[in-house]
Amino acid sequence: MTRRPTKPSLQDVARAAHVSIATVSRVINDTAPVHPDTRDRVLHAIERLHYTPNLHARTLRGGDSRTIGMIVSNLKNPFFLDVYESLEAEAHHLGHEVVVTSTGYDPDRLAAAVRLMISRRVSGIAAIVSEMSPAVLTELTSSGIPVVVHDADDVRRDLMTVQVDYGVGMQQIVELLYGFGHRDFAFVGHHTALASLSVRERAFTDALHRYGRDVTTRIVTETDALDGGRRAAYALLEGDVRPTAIVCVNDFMATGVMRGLRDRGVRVPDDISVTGFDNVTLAEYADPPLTTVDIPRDEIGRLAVDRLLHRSPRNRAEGRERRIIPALVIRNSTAKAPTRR
Amino acid sequence: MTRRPTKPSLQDVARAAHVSIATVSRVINDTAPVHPDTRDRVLHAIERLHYTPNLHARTLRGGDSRTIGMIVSNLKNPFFLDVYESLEAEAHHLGHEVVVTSTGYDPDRLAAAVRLMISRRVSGIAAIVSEMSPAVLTELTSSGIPVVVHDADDVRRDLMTVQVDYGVGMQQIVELLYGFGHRDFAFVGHHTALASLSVRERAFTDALHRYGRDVTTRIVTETDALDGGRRAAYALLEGDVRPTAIVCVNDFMATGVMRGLRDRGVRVPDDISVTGFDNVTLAEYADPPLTTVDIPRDEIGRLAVDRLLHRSPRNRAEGRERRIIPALVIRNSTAKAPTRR
DNA sequence: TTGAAAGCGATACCAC
DNA sequence: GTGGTATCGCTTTCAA
Repeated sequence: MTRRPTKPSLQDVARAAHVSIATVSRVINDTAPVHPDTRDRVLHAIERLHYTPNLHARTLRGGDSRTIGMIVSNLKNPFFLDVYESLEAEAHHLGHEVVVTSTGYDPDRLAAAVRLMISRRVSGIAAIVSEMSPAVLTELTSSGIPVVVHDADDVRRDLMTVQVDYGVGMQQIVELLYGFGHRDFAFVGHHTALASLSVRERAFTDALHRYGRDVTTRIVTETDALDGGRRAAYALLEGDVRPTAIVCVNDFMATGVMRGLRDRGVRVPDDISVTGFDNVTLAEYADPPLTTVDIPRDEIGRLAVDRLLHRSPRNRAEGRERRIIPALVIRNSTAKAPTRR
Repeated sequence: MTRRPTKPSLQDVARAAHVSIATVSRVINDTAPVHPDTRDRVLHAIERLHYTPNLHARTLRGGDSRTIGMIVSNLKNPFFLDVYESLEAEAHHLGHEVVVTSTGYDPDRLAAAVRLMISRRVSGIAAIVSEMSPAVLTELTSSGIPVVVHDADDVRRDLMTVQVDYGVGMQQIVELLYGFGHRDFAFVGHHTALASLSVRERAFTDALHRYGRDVTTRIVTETDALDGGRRAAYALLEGDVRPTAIVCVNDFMATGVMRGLRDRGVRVPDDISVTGFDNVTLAEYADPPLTTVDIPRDEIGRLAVDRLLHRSPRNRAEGRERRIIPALVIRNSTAKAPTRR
């Protein structure tokens, strides 16, 4: 009774209820009037047989899987998880399912993920990744499936995007730090298999260059993880010029950085100021609470789904690109620079 | 050129390569010898048309989706994410994909997730949830799909499980704390929509009852999140009997608890000791680093997949249940109890 | 080595 | 209101 080799199909239900499969289908989808008695018989048969519709058959027939594929770089980073949750909520709201995949910043895994999504005939693909390569981008756009990207280096004309103005965010951070008297900076970024600079890193260097030549910068890249941040901190403390301000690519790594500094007896923010990016919940729970830039993750997820499913920007002028302006959140991980030795 | 209404099928490729669809299928799956020239023509056609196989058709035909469905309670809790990653790694290793869903401890969402997995005709379901209800359990087992559960309250005979001996883990924590002189305990658990006690909570009370009547306990439940832990801490500090030791259901909430205590000027571990459970990375990065019990998440994921896919315990005696013994990890969030007032 | 055709499960159109 | 059937894209005999 427990082990049935194959699951019951419409055919089985039809036989059990002494009706045609067409009628069963009508009952299930409520797509046409069915006699109450017939309807009851069918419902009972469904119950009795534990019938569950085969989604593959349905999709094959209908052509639409009512599923959205989401590809992110690193699910362990709370940022992506938050975007995922908002995206899923919005998708469910519109009667769609979501399938996620994490690539670990690996372009090969990204390519595989894209192909899998296409094979699944998803109704749309949201690529929230930073390791996007031109080749994969081409594969995506030529798939005929609606695609929306976030964080992509190479933003092309034929692409829908949900972009965050990282320039403004970094600008605010640098201003705050510079205003506090910091002149020796460091940036902690994360590895990407691609040679190109990450969007956030470029935003940082651009912002810094806007200030005079009296600043120093050092850039360290590590894995996007707590221990990556910790190692980055170790590395920075070993350099000749010790930074007084460490700007991190995101809150996740910043949390690791602060731990690394604590390990070495460095006080935050008294000795060194640290900033994050994203304003994930973790940032508030770090010790000290992290100064960061708030990125509205829920808006990213929501907008992505809307672009994918509606495809009908009510406002033509709004276009295919949607830009989000982030806001600075000042907490206790930043302070005036210690007097220079 | 970008918008093609329907994706190319085997039929299209066949036409383009001037062969039959059977031949194309053979080329794709390397299932029978094909003349090199023919093979080349087909390959070129595939390339030219951007052909991507339709997974739904394939599954419909073959009956097996080569996908494992994983259902967890709360993806935001790093514990589940770690299990997911190990499960996915093992599944990929065996040529399967993984689809996850998070239920947020909601039995309704669990039921919906189960039905969706069944509709997807997954090759196996791993239910790493604590809100399992008898009804859903029945739906699962009668689906004919291999199922493995973890953390289930109601463990039934006809179920494969990957169980962790939470009793031993909690026992070790209580021993440590009691040995430190703590007599006033508190337990911070998380909400579950079901009335039944969670496995970990019961393990805690059992362990505590093994000691004399000279202990007090108080139990608080909150949402499984950082801010849930924080609120729990607030609540505990407002009680008549202030605990000197707070045992948390997991590291995630413990991290929030410590933040809550800090907010109120309570020092950990000098004033109050705090313990977690799981030994997720976050526990080590908390301040102070958290005393906890190590649960081998990667083993849980790996074992789950093995049970699901192999279904052939090489050792019959090993049976359908696999028990994991956890180990205590002592860090700095625990210390001797302050002298009693 | 290749092709024709059956059939997986569901939907929808066309008769009755 | 109900039944018959073509069809979606693919794998797999069975013939040639």
